[in-house]
Amino acid sequence: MKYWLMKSEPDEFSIDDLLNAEKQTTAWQGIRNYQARNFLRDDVQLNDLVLFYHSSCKVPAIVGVAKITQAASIDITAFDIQSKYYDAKSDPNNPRWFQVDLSYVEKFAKQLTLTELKADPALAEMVLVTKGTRLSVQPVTEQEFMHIKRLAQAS
DNA sequence: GCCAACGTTGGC
DNA sequence: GCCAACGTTGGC
Repeated sequence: MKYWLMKSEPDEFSIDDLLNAEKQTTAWQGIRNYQARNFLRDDVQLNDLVLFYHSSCKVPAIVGVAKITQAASIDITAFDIQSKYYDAKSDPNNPRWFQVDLSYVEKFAKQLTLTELKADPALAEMVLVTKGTRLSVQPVTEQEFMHIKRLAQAS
């Protein structure tokens, strides 16, 4: 069992969108960064838990938890010329991009803002708060995950 | 909207 | 394979 953090712009797809989605499940498509792709393709497994993070918004924050309900599969939006995720360089015979499926688990009663997370000594090593990290799919340690769950309950 | 910090591209 | 130029991310 591994733990991850995945970023989404709430204007594009928020935790509420996941909550209200059919079967409370969504295909996590459009990852176009190699490091993130490698995590998705090679390391993310069925039933792994995911911290759902809202980025590029007024209050960047971890807002809840999701679960991996399908491991990596080919992201076909890369072949769809109509898609905003279209990538002419991804060869259908040798796909470059992958996706996973996420299902809703919980929405935190209180979101944990980036400001709070940065101020917490227990999370000093967390990839999210380390300088210069822009990864939209990133690993989270079990300790970090449990600590964040406690923070979400405490408030 | 700005811009720092990264990532990617492509000429050489 | 280097690196300048360009593109993107994402907090502020």
